[in-house]
Amino acid sequence: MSTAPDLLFRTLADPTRRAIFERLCREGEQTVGALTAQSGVSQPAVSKHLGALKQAGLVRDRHEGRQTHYSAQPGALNPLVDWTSQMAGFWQNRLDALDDLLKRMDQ
Amino acid sequence: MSTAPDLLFRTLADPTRRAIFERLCREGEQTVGALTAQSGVSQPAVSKHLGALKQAGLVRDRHEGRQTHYSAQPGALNPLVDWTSQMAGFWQNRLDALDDLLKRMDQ
DNA sequence: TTAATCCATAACCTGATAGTTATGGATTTC
DNA sequence: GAAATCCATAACTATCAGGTTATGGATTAA
Repeated sequence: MSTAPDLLFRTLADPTRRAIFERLCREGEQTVGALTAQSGVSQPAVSKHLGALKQAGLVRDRHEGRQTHYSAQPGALNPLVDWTSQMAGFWQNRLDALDDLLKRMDQ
Repeated sequence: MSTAPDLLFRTLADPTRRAIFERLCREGEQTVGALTAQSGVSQPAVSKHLGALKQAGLVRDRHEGRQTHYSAQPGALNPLVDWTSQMAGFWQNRLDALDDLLKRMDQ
């Protein structure tokens, strides 16, 4: 089940891809052309990144005539949030255990 | 300053490296040998991963005789938490804006 | 002192991937 | 219908990163 964060981390690791996702989060739905215009890479590169983002469930696409609109998919980041809080939780648990141990030694 | 999540995402994108970090979070401080024993890769590979994790601020090392103990560094995940909540925040803002717009149209 | 253990670094190999150009299908515009 | 626009896919290239083996320095054990 820990396979969910894996795809998310891999997908968001690339800077230009993450920049595209960030822009969709900030400004909402965008066409491929609009995203390409300020991405610094070619249109096919953007299309590939969008494909990767879509496969990771981070974006949705909507076809309208000859253009495709992409939008960030809310909730797709949830496994990431879960993972981080889980890691923080483990750390907290060990702190608590240490605390207990010290208390027992103190008596 | 948005360079902080970049290193974190890149560092955590690799599965075996993330597994090492997870184990340090779950079980606390470990020697390189212990980490190697269940990593499925060679000791030099583990050392390199630990170096990457250290450079990202995700782990600390402590030398004791001829062995090195590594431990997860709490708080190193904070930029990740910030980034995700920021993305979620953007999305929420746009929802609010849409809500406002609909309310204004309704009148 | 010698031998063995632990770890880090170097050197090298290989596969994955992000980038490119070329192309074509679908749609709109003239 | 013809031309132009938008986007996706194919094919190729080059870079990078994760893996390996080899090695050596530092420390502990015999």
